[in-house]
Formats: sequence, structure tokens, C-alpha cells
Amino acid sequence: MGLPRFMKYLLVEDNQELANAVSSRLRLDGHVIEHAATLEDATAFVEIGEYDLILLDIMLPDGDGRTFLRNHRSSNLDTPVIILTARSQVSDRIGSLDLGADDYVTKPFDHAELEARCRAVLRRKAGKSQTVIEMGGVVFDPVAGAISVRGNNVSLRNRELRLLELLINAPGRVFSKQKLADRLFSYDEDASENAIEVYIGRLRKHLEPSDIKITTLRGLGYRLDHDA
Amino acid sequence: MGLPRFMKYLLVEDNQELANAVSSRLRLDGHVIEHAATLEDATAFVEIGEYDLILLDIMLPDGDGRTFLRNHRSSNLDTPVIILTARSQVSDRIGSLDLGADDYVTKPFDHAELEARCRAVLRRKAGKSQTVIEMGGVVFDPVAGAISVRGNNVSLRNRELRLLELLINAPGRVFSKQKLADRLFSYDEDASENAIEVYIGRLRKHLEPSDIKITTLRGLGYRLDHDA
DNA sequence: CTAAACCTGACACTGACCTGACAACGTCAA
DNA sequence: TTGACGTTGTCAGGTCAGTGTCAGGTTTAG
Repeated sequence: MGLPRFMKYLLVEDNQELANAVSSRLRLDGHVIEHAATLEDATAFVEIGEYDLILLDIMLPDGDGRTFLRNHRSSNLDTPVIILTARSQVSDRIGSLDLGADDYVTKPFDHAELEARCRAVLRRKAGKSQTVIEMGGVVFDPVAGAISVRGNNVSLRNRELRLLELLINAPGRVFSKQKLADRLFSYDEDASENAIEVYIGRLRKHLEPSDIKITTLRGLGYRLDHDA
Repeated sequence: MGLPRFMKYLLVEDNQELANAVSSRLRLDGHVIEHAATLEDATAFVEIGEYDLILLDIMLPDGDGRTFLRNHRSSNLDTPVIILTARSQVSDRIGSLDLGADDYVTKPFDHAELEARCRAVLRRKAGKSQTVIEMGGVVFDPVAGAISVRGNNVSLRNRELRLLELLINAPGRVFSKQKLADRLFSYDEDASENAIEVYIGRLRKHLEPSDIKITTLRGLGYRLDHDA
């Protein structure tokens, strides 16, 4: 990777525990992290320093993270921003689209996943801001929560969308049904594993015209593949 | 590959029976296990010794395992942590990912599965996201659940894959049929030793075009060799 | 040479997975 | 409130890939 090795991050997050965990993780890789717990702090930080990447929580004690993002963009600053958002309805994301978020990660997240996203965004920064994921005839816009297959807009339901989101962000990787269920359902919902099978089926139907297919690995899980 | 063969584990678990089972199991592979039954003990252990991997129960008599995890992370220690959690505590294990756990296993678990997770995490740690193992024309990608032999993708079944994983992680080491059976099958499955012979045969067939051979040592077991 | 250990093609079975149908639930407008 | 509508998870029935056993053949140690 031709990227500079060490980056400077700004983490805007009010949950102290989560902030500590993320910070210490990223520091292990040699990055510099500064942490703001409020919008006010974040604004102050940005005025003083320069950052390579901003990790931004949406729900903050003194306001909506999107206001920050909007102000940031209107100051003509192109620092890439990754949104940290709670397990959410699609509607939460709509609106971030025009504000110029570069990517988003839904809590809870694997740290490996967060790191991967950061690297991806930083790599992209060399070129232009690209938020949509395109693959095998499928265009997936995570921030808007919409997909199109071979040019046709397809409206996915909430669960289908989130399932696709999980799979397409790690193509070629196996997800056990257990893991998918953990990510799709919150703890008070107890859905059977069959629910996952059903959703995989529904999603497959939507993806039929594309070159993306979801492979079943019996006893292991599912994997999204891009067949040539 | 490249990994030290013997690791030092810290097991934090208050259930004595389970702790013994896990310990003795891992010791069979030559690893060193230290066992802490309380948060207090665990903290003491971590202050004194260095560990390659920590297995951490969430519910402990003197507090929540996540407290430990949080402290551990904020001390900038990057020892990988795998959470052990009961099936019902879904929210626990999800939240733990945010706190910097590397993986989680739900009780009750197969020992085979626990071992697989441990290997995966250790590999990830050592190889900096280089998770694939390459050897004698065989590329083994545990995350994708796939292998390729001389460039051709080969789809292995669940059991074949796990058998290969065991062998390729310790090339040159002899595994008795008994040991392989222990690793491949859980307690409630009682397969004959012949099943192992069958799987070895099937795996050999897949590996035929490669430079990897599985050698039979009569009366002792099997060994994976890389012949020049 | 003999017995034990190992190999392997064939086969039956089980349970993991798929899918159409449906009921429960929430939403929205009237 | 009512009813129409979209979404969601369960269920039951069917399919089939993966699995382990077996029987008979082959190899090896002593």
C-alpha cells in the first residue's frame, strides 16, 4: 500500500468506553487519535488541527453529528468522514447522502472491519469521493440505502438491505448463520436461523439478474461471490 | 505457518468444570494455559505475565468481564481476546465487539470450534490481515472457506476443510487418528476411526495436483509434508 | 506367512437448506 | 375506528449434498 503509514484521526463519540476501545486499537497501529466527546469539542479540534480522517457518531449530547458534517463540508474541507451509527433504520441514513459522508459503519462493529473501512476510505481519497459500491451489475449506495441491479432500481426491504450490506462489504468471506443473525437482529428479537435462510432466498431473487451470487457452504454459512 | 507452535493462553472462567475441560484440551496441543477464576486473579495474571491469547468469560463472580476487557484495552495491550458467553446473552457478545474483543464463542461450544477460532485470531494477529496460508501450490483461505490448488479453485466440504486446516497449521507434525477424531467430531458424535481414514483419502484426492502430501505413519497417525 | 492396519468404491441416511404459504404486526389514510 | 397494505418471521413439506459405515481389497510389520 502506497499510503503514508501513520494517520491522524479525529474521533467524535460520546460513549467513553467505545471511544477508548477504538482509540487504543487504532493507536496500536501507530496512528494518532484525538477524541472529542461533543460537537462543540469536535468543532474546536477541527479549527485547530488537520486530520486525515474523521470518525463521527451521529447521536451526540449536544446535537446531531450531521450538523457537524454539513458545517464541515460547507467550509470546503474535504477530510473524509466515516459515520458511526447505531443499528438503524434506513431512514436514519437518508440525509447523510448529500452531506458528503464517505462511508459509514453500523454499531456494533468488528474492529477489523472498522480498520478495513478506514484504509479503504483513505485509499480512495487519492481519487475522488466515492461512496457507492459497484459490483457485478449491482450498484449499492449504503448512505442512501438504495440499490440498482443492471440499471433498474430495486427497492429492498430493511432487513434485506442490511443483509446485503453485511455481505457486500466483505465479499468472499464466509458468514455463519449465527453471525448474520447476531448482526441482523437485536438481542430482544429472537429469530430462528430459518429466518436467515428466508432472507438469503429473498435477496438471491433480487440479485438474480446480476453477476453476484450468494453461495451456500453447507455447515459453514454463506458467502457473496462475484462470478466472472 | 510462521506461527510459533506453542502459545500461552489466559483462561478467565469461573466454572471450574468448563475451565478444566478447556485447559486440558488446549494443553494436549502443547499450549500453556493459566487459569483465573475471578476478575481479580485475571488482572493479577495480566500484570505479571504476557499472553498470546485471552479467553474471557463475561459473567464472573466479582464483576463483568467487559470491565476487564475495557481496562485491558485502555492499557494499550493488544493481546487478542475471545469472549466466552452464554447463548442468551446476545447483547453481551455484540457489545463486546465494540469494546475490542476479537471474536466470541457462545456456550456451549465445540472444542473444535473454539480451537478454530483461536487459530484464526492468532493468525490474524500475526499476519496483519494476511490470513491465507500458501504452501506447495495450495492456497488455503480460512476466511473464505475455500482453497485453490495450482490456481484452480477447489470446493471442499465442511469436514475436509477442517481437517486440512488442522494439518496445514502444523506441517510435519504427526496427528494420531484419535486426535484427529477428537478435533473433527464433537462429543456427541461418535465416529469410527475409519471415518478419519475416509476423510484423509478424500483430502488426498483434492491435494493430488499439489506438492503437498499426507503421509501415513502406520500405527502412529498422519503427517502433512511438503515434498520438494 | 499372518494379522493388523490402512485404503477405497459404493451406499444409505440424516439433517441442513430451500421455498411457497400464512399469520402477526405495524403503518397510514380516510 | 376501520380497512388496505407492506413487512416480517414461522412453519411444513420437499430436496439433496454431505456424511459415516461397510465390505472387500491392498499394504506393511514382525
